[in-house]
Amino acid sequence: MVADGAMTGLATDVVVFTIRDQCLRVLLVRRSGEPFAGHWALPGGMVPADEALDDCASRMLGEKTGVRGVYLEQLYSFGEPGRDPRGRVVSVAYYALVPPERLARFADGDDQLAWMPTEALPELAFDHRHIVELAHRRLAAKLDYSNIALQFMGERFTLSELQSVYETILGEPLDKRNFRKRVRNLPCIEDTGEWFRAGKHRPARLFRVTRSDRVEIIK
Amino acid sequence: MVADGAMTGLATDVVVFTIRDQCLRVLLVRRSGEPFAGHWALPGGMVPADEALDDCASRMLGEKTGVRGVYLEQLYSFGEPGRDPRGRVVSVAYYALVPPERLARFADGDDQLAWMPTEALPELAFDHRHIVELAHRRLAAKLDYSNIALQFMGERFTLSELQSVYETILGEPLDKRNFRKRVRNLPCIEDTGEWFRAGKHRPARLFRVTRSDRVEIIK
DNA sequence: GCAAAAGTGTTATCGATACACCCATGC
DNA sequence: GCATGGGTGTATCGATAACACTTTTGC
Repeated sequence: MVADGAMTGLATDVVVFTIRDQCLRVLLVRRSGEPFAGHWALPGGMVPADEALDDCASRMLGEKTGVRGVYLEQLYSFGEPGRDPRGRVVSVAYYALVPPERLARFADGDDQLAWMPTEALPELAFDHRHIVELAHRRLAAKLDYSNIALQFMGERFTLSELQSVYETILGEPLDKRNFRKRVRNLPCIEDTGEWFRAGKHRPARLFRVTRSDRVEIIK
Repeated sequence: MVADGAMTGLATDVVVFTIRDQCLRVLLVRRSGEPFAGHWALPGGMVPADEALDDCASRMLGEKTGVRGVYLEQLYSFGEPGRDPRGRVVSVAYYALVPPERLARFADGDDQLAWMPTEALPELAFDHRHIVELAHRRLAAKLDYSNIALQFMGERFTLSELQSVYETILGEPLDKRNFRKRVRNLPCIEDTGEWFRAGKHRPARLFRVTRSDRVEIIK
């Protein structure tokens, strides 16, 4: 192992985003132990010495949501001495995007887990509120120059649904025609030829994401 | 302190950029001890338990260059088990930008330190080459949507010097008239009214950065 | 007077924005 | 037939990109 007094606790915390009811929501876990017992916190935990950071974040996401293979990106590392009252713990924060359909019957009925709207978060443990805010800003910024929003979409989706995702994250309405113009000639989106009927109005075209679900820089 | 086996070494490494001879250069340190003894590496080291990550990076920058108060930004954290043969060490990488005039008579004559062009790096210790490449990409990306390049400029500078900084980092020539149009109406740049005479040609106007040396998002 | 870098405007093109009405369906 | 959300096109504006010659100085 390594010399001198630079031994510290190493953790990852994951800001897991989804969208439900026109709300951008974050997965929170109620803490059972001290410190901050009873407070809501991000899912996370200590990183075992033989596990890569990405793998650890991915595993924690899987343990809490049952979901694997979704978009996951390192956000920032937080290491203020004093951010954890037990001693020096560096948290490598990640954020993840999960399409709501992949959360079907999971994480409900468990009162230790909650999907809370980013606009109405309770008091969070540690510096987790700050982490959530940073993640939200990063996500919103990426909407402008990448196709990252597709990570929230399921197998098939309508353009109105996609627009709603943008509006929810950005917190502002977008022009329908301009939005569709922009998005229809993206190479990563494809018309399935199928139609979605819902309610008493005209059916909507269904689209799908082509091939890779890679996040690409556009523009 | 913190429970269980998640104890690891915590380090910071800093990619210190400067520009000299139309080259983007990185500060490297020759390693004396194992592992990678004799190899070139980024300046860095273990983070004491009571020091913030930013402070540690800033201190390491200061120790090697004598420079303080320059632009410094967290880049990414690297934690592959196996990236350090001694055991698990997580490195929180930073990058810093130093105007060449602030390096006047420092870091020369010391054959354990070198400012190497990013285009001709020797073999580096650990995953440091990867870190340098990531930092370079981040820096180049930020040229497009921020005024970060001003961090390389001294007290007063000509527009040709500034353009040269852009061209050096991007690795491609820019149109002089378009460049000046863009940059002349930035609020953060100001004509000093002074002139710079060098060689047998027309003198150049000298500019300065106004007020804050904050990096701002532009466009 | 010549070499060397500083300085300067116009035009064309592209992308972004603003904006309002008809369409298909369920009830 | 009416309420609901789905779907479409054009005109304007501003930003970007391409492009070449004159000016000032030192020698």
